[in-house]
Amino acid sequence: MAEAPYYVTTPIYYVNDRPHIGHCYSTLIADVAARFERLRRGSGKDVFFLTGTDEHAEKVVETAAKRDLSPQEWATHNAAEFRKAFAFMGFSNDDFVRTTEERHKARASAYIKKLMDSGDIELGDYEGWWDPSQEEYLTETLAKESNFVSPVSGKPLERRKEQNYFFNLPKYADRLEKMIAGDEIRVLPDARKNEVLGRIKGGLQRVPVSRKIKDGDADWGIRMPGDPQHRVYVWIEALCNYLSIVDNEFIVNTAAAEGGARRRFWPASVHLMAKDILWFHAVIWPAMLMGLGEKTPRTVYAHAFWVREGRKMSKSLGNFIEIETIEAYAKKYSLDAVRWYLLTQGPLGATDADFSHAKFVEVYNADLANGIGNCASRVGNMIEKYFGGEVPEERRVPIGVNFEDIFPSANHTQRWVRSTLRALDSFDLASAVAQARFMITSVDQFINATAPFKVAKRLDVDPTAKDELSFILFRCAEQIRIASILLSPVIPNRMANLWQAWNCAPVAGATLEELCQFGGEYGLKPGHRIVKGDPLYMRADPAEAAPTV
RNA sequence: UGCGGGGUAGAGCAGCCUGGUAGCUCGUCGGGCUCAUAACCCGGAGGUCGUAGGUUCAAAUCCUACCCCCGCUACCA
Repeated sequence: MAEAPYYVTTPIYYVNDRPHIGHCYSTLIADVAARFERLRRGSGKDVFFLTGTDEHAEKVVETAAKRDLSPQEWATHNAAEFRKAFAFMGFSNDDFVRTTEERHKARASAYIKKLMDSGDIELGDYEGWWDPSQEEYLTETLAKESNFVSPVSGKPLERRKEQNYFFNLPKYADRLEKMIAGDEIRVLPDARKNEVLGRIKGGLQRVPVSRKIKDGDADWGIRMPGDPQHRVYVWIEALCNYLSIVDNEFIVNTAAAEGGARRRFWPASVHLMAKDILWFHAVIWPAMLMGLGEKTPRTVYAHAFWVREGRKMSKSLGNFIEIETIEAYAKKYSLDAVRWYLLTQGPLGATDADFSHAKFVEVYNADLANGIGNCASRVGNMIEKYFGGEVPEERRVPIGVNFEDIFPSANHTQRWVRSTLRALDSFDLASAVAQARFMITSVDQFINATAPFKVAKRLDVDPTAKDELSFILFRCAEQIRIASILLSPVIPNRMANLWQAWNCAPVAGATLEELCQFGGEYGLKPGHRIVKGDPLYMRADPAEAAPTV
């Protein structure tokens, strides 16, 4: 039952930006998905997770000049900032693409050429209102509405006419509509799918894919093949990264190309992004791929935005949550806490989500400190206390009361594991993660219902007490072990701590289902040493102010 | 104007596709427990599910109209 390889991408980020919560969030989702897939397969061999930076914008040239750097130097400097931020977040990307790299440029250029050869890209005239400050054309209506000045900078718009290359998007309208409607290209969440279908029905226009090179322009970007007077529009070029980095048709001599072994990762399993750039990924990119004779991505997932304390984040308000703030939270509450909060409370759906300090502390306490952390603590403690830190043998005894509903057992844990896997198939990460939380709550309920600490008090006088206690605690520990595996893609660090204390780190090479078998080959064994260990997540004081940078 | 999303207990959300006990987290009130990180468990109060119609034995869920908020249309994930 060879599963198809798994390939997840994030957008490549505009290299002029400072890393902020948006970049971290999109990449986190990809990271969690990739970690789940590696776990599911018991190996990372067939999983590929790509992120990177988009570097060829004209603004990069400007900003670099202001800093007395070459564009390449500036891009390199800032790309390193992204790498650093992502390393801090614990992201497990398999590669990091920069669009200024030869391995990307050569192949992107080849794709454009192929589309030119086939006639999907052709030279045409374009006339419109040019906003010099944004370097983009505005639509006629928008130009009129803004009184022919730039809505951003207030500078007057220029009437410009130029020759550009156009991609014949309308040619693919019908095919796109069918594929998206039929989920051959799955656009998620559903709300976004409707939106995209609506827009396609409204009619598609050809897409300008080039920019004329002006005198004095820096040599920045990729030239249109066969026409050095034009360069490839950055957006179009950037999209190509998803394919260029796994492509071996135009092999460039880099170690990362792995001798072409990455070709098998195409088509991408999931392209992840925020809702603002869905159109490019769900419509233009798949159409380009059709033109290239390539398979289209299986899923295109567009999440919504973060807002901060109820207010929209913007540069003018200066309230972006930048990487420094995230680091401050991580320092105070642990990186796991940040990852947990972002993933479980984030805008995975169609509506924006709020990053608020109060909510952060609430979720941290409820889920991590009082939930997972405390539950592991009480079970670890009892095993240490009543069994000298050795996992007891699971003696089958009637425990007197009917607890079937909350009984940690193979049947029950298997159900949760399956729910998790099902949720992952539909890319419902929130639900996937929730399953493990239910398992923890269920252990808490079970402990309260069976009261092992009371049974312990009968140990001296009741010969059956020991078996009863073994029975209860083994089951609690085993269910927590399984939950910890399901939680590890989101909170890898503290789950690793738990595995260390409990001496039960998942064996490399075993699949998720094998690892999660209750009392199975990889389960806790009698005599297995457990120490209670340090608390995983210390309870936070809600009254304390938000950490500052 | 159009297209899309949203309007569900004090707050934040799920449920709506595949009609039939309105669920989750936090807060609040009461009880239990004492193994645990003043944690955990049980129960209560609190909702005319935006408004008005319609379909149906039955609607938060389907249909129609309308109202309000948001996005496409500010910088960005």
